[in-house]
Amino acid sequence: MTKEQRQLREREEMKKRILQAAASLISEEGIDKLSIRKIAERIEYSPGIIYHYFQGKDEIVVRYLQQKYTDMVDGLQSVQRKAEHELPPEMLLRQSLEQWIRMTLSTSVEYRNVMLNDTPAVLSYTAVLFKGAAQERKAIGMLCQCLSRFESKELHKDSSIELTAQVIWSAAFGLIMRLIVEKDLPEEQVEALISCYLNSMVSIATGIYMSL
Amino acid sequence: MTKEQRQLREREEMKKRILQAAASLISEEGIDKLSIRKIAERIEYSPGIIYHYFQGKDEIVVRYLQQKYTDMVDGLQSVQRKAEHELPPEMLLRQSLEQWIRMTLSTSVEYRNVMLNDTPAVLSYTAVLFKGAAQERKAIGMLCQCLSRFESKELHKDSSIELTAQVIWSAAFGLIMRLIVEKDLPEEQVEALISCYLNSMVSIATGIYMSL
Amino acid sequence: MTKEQRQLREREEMKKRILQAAASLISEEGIDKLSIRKIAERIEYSPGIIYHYFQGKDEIVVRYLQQKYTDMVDGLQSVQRKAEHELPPEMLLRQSLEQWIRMTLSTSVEYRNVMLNDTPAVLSYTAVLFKGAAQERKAIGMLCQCLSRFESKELHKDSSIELTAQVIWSAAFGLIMRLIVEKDLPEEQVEALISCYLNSMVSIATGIYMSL
Amino acid sequence: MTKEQRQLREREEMKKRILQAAASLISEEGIDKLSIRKIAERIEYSPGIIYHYFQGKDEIVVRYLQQKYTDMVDGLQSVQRKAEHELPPEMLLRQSLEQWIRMTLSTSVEYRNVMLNDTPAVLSYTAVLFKGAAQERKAIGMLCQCLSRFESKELHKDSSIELTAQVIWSAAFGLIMRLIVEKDLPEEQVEALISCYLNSMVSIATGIYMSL
DNA sequence: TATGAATGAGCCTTCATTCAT
DNA sequence: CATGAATGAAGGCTCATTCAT
Repeated sequence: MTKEQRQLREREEMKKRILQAAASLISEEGIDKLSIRKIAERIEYSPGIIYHYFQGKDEIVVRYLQQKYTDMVDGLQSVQRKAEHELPPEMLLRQSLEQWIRMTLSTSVEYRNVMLNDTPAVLSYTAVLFKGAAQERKAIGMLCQCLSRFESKELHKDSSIELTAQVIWSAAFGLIMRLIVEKDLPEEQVEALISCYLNSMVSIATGIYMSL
Repeated sequence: MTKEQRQLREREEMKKRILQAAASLISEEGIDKLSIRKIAERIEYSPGIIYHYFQGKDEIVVRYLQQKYTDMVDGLQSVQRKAEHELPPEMLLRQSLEQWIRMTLSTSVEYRNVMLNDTPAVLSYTAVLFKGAAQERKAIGMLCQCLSRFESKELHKDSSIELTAQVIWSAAFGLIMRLIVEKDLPEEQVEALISCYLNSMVSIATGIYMSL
Repeated sequence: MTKEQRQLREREEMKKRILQAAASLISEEGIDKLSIRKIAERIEYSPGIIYHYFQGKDEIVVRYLQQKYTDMVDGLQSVQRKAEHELPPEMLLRQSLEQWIRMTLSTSVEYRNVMLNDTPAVLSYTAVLFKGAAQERKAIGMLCQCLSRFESKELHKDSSIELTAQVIWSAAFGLIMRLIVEKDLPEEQVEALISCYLNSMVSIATGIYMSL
Repeated sequence: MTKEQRQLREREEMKKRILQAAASLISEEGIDKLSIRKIAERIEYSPGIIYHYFQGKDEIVVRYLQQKYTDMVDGLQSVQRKAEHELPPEMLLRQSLEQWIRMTLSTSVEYRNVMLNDTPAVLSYTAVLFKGAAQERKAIGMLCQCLSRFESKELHKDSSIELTAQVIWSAAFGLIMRLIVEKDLPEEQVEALISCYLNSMVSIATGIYMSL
C-alpha cells in the first residue's frame, strides 16, 4: 500500500508542479500564449511527459481555471469569517463587499481569466445569475443573508433578495472588470470609485423596501 | 471620374468584405483565433491579397474594434435621441439604461471584445472611469445630466455625480458581462435581473442625497 | 518623328528613374533585399509598370551593375586624365593607384556589388585577369603603360608586364575589399595601410628587372 | 552510459547532417538563398525538426561560418608545420604564401562566404587589418616572423613589418577573390598569376629596407 | 502607358501531439 | 516514468509575376 500511496502522491505533486508552471506562464503572457512546450521547459521536463499527467492542453487550462476558482472561494471564505463577528448589517455589507473587491483586484489576471471564461466546465463553478444561486453560491448566499438583516419589513420575497444580491454582485463585478481593464488609473480615483460603489450599494440595501 | 469612383468603391467594398469576414470569424471563434488565412479562405481569395487592402493583421483587428465601437456609439446616440422628450428624471434614467443594456446585449460578442480590450489604442476610446469622463464620454455625460435632475438638494458636488455615474455605468457593465458569459439563462431570469438592476439604480439616484 | 523621339526619350527617362530607385535601395538595404515592389513604391508607380521597361528583376540587377561599372570606368578615366601630365613613372604609378583606391572606397557598396558579381553578363565587363586584359581593360592597360616606363632593361616580356599589372591591380583590390569588409578601422590605420601598399607596389615596379 | 553516449552521438550526427546540407546548399546557391525548408527537403525531414537541433536559421548560418573558419585555420596550421623546417627566408615566404593560396582556392566558395561576411560575430574572427593583428592572427603573425628574417638592416620598425604583412596578405586575398570570381580562367593563366604574385611579394620583402 | 487586383510559392517559426525507446 | 525525435498543420508575411482593364 505504501508504495502505491507514494506513487499516487508523487503523481499529484507532479500535476501540481505542471499547473503551477502553467499558472505563472499565464500570469506572465496571458492564457492564449500558453503552450505545452513552455510548461515543459519551465518544469525542466520534456513536453511528452505532460501527456502522462493530463490529456492535453485543454485539460490543463480547465484545471488551471478550477484551481484559481478554488483559491478565490477560499479567499472569500476567509473574508466571511473575519466579518462574522456581530456587526450592524450596513457595516457588514460594506466590509464584505470591500474585502471582496480588494481581494479580487490583488489577483486581477487570474480573476479575469476565470470569471470571463464561458466554457460549461468553468461556468458550472462560476455562474451566479441563475435562479437559486443563493443556495449554491456562497458569495450570493452571503449577500442574501446580509440583505435579509436590513429592516426591510418582510415585504420583499426571497426572490427579490436573491435578485438584488445578484445585481449588487454584478455591480461589483463590473467595477472590478473596469478597474482591471483600465489598468493605469491613479490610486485616489480607484479609492473614490470603490467608496462611491459601497455607498451606492448601501443605498440600495436601505432603500430596498421602498422601491420594490 | 466615374471610373476612379468605381475603383474606389470596389476597393472599399473589398475592405468591407474582409472586415465582415473577420467579424464573423471573431464572433464564432473569438478574437485571438482570428487568422489571415481563415479570412482569406472565407472570402475565397488567396491570403496574400489581404495585404493589398490592409497593412497586416493588426490593422484588421484595430479596424474591427473601431468599427464595433462606432456602431455602439451610433446605437447609443439613437437611444439618447429617443429619450430626449421631456420625461421625469426617474423615467429618463430607467429608459436610458434599459435601452443601453438591450442594445449592447444584441451585439454581445462584439461589445465584449471591444470593452475588454486593454490596448492603449482601444482604451483611448473606451475608458470611462477616469476623472473628467463626464466631459469626454457621452454615456457618462448623459448619466450625469440625468442624475443632476434628481432633487438632490445641490449637496452633491460635481465630482460625486461623476463618480456615481461611473458606478452606475460599471454596474450595468458588470450585469451585461455576466449575461454574456452566462449565456444560457432563461429569458425570464434575464428580465427579472434587468428589472431589479433598474430599480436599484433608481434607488441610488433618489437616495443619493442621503448617503453622501 | 518628333513624337516617336519624345516617346523614346521618355522611355529612357523612366528606365533611368527605375534604375536610380533600385540603386538607392541597394545602397540602403543590400542587393538581395531589393524587390520590385519597393522600387515601384519609391518611384510612385505600380509594380506592374516596371515590366514594361524591364523583363524582370534580373534584368534590373544586371543593368544596375552595368551602370555602376560604367560610372566607375568614367571615374577612373578622370583619374587618368589628371595624371597624364608628365611625371616621373614612380610618381605616376603612386598617384594613379592612390586615386583609384580613394575613388572606389568612396562608393564602396556599389564597387563591392559590381566587382564580386560572377554572372557572365557582369564578368564580361569586370574580368581583369585574363590574358590580353591590357588591351581590353583600361585599368590594366594604364598600369602596363606605367610599368613599361620604369628602367626595366627591356628584359621583361610584355606578358610579364601584364601579369605584374594584374597582380598590382589584384593587390589593390584585395586591400579595398578588406577595408570595405572591416568597415570600422580607424582613419589613421587606413592611411598607414594605403601608404604601405603604395610603397610596396613601387618596390615591385622598381625591383621588377631584378627578380624576373 | 553507452545509451546516453549513443544518443549524444546521434544528435551530433543529425546536427552535422543539417550543417552539411546547409553547406552544400550554400555552395550551390549562395548564402542568402539558403532556407530552412530547403535544408529540410535535402535531409528528407520536415522543416520543424530543424528547430529541435538549432535555435533558428541564424544559428545555422553562424555555425556554418564558424565551421568553415575553423577548417581554414586548421588547414593553415598544417601549412605552417610543413614550412617550419629551416629554409632561407625567401623560400619560406614563397612556400607559405603559395600553400595558403592553393588551400583557399580549394574551398573557394566557403572562403569567400566567410571572408566577405561583415557581421561583428564573424569579423571578430576574420579581421586582419587592425593594429596589433600580428599578435592575434596567426596568418599575420607568421608573415611578420618571416619578414623579420630578411636582411632588413633593423631599419624597419615593428609597425612597418606588421603593415607590410597586412599588405602582402591583402594582396593574396585580392588575387584569390579575383580567381574565385573570374572562375573560368585557364589553368596556365592561374599559374602564371600565382607565380608573378609570389615573385612580387619576394620583391617587396627584399626591397623592404630600401623603400621605407 | 499604367494600374491595381490577384495568385502561388516561398519565407521563418511555433505548436500540439504521437511514439518508439 | 520519461525522453527526444518527428510530424503536419498553422500562423504572419513578402514577393515576382501576370493580366484585365
